[in-house]
Amino acid sequence: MPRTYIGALRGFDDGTDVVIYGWLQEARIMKNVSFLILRDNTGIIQATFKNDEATLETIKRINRESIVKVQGVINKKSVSKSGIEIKGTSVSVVNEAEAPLPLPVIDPVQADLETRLNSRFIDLRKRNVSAIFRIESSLLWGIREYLHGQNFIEVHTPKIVAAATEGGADLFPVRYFEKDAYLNQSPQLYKEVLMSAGFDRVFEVGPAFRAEEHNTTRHLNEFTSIDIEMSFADHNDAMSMLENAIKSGVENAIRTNNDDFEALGISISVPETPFPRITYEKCIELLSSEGIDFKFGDDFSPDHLRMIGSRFKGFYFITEWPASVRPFYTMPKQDDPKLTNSFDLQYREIEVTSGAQRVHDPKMLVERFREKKLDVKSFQFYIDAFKYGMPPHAGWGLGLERLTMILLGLNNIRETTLFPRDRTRIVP
RNA sequence: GCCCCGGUAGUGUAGUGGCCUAUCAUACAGGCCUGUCGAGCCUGUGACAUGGGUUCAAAUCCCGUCCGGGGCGCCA
Repeated sequence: MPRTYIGALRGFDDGTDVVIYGWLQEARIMKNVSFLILRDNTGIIQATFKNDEATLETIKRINRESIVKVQGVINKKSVSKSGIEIKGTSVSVVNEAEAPLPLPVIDPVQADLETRLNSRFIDLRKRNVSAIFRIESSLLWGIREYLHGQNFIEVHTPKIVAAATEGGADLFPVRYFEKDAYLNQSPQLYKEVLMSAGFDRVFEVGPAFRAEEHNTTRHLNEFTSIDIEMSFADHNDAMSMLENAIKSGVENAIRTNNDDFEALGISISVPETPFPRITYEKCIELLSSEGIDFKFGDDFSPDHLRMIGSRFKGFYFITEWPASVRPFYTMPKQDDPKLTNSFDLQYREIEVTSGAQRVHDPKMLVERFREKKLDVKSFQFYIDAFKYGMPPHAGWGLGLERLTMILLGLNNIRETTLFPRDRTRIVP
């Protein structure tokens, strides 16, 4: 007999014979009858057994979280709370679990995040933990769908590279045979080169590596970056692409992940577009109206951003950042080159996306390299792409884990990462 | 990189110098219970991160080490 998913049982008639496989979440053994609570990826079901001697012996020996096979008959007139159960005819252990568990799956005690991450495979068995990753998947799917609809193609650029993207951030060195190489911190240079190649619109979903020794609840040393680059476009085009992509992601999650939001005990709504925009200089005014002295050319601290963010319901763009705090490839503002055609997408104090119109004139690019005191030679492959017909272009990079974190109201980015890499953690 | 904080059974905790052969919950083991559903009841097993020091006396105070949490900087 083929396996039936637990979530599909309601679709069958009362009295149907079925075989189900699952993790034994709990066994409640009474004098005359036993209840086995089984869980698979699709749901939870109770199987009941009359306590004949052989069955009782089997059931007593099964540890929690063992994989078991139950054969039985669907009972839709059950007095159980769910109204449906399996009247078991046979039960067997497919693969035994050791006891006690390193981490409780259903106990009321809440394990620390560190303990949970050390036994992540068990942690993820919890409905409210796996829900995060189902929603994350749906968010990404909705974003992909939108970008495909806008004629973007999905690309994959190298993660082992010879040179830094922006010169600033710390890179993880790797040995590449007889050469020194690094793990890429961003696909920035490659996606721009693809604009010169004529692809017009590309996006990439992939890992980005930062060797920064940060120690916060919103940083990872390896995270998933959703990057786009589009030709014959400016920062405004990129911003509207971003808000619509996020909207599409949220819509998709709301449409398909009802049970997961329920498991998390939250509900979210589709953000209204367009997202509000505030310039960097307006932010300074805002801060100074609150008595905060802020120097033009500095970056905002989390406290500043909390203050600015309190003026907005959810997402908001901060635009026209000074050139001093943006990377070399950022296009200066035409009538005021101290500023740039750049933006960050913020959600309260959290930066979710960073983007801009890019410099496309090779002479201006080289000039910007000099200003930032970067070695032109190590970026030669990149600069070459600008010499032979580079269209004007713009793009952004969106942190998937951060997006999921802020949408779900979670307080630690490790919650939205299956196996997070942080300052000290590389296992599991 | 800088600053603050913490490590007690499988898990989560109580404990601030003697009342600690260390509290409670849950897990685990055994038993009881005619349908449970956060099952209930009884019994039992199980821990002071590590090395040194102070003291008549250390889970508790001091120092080192290891491990972890948080904030800042930087960024997605």
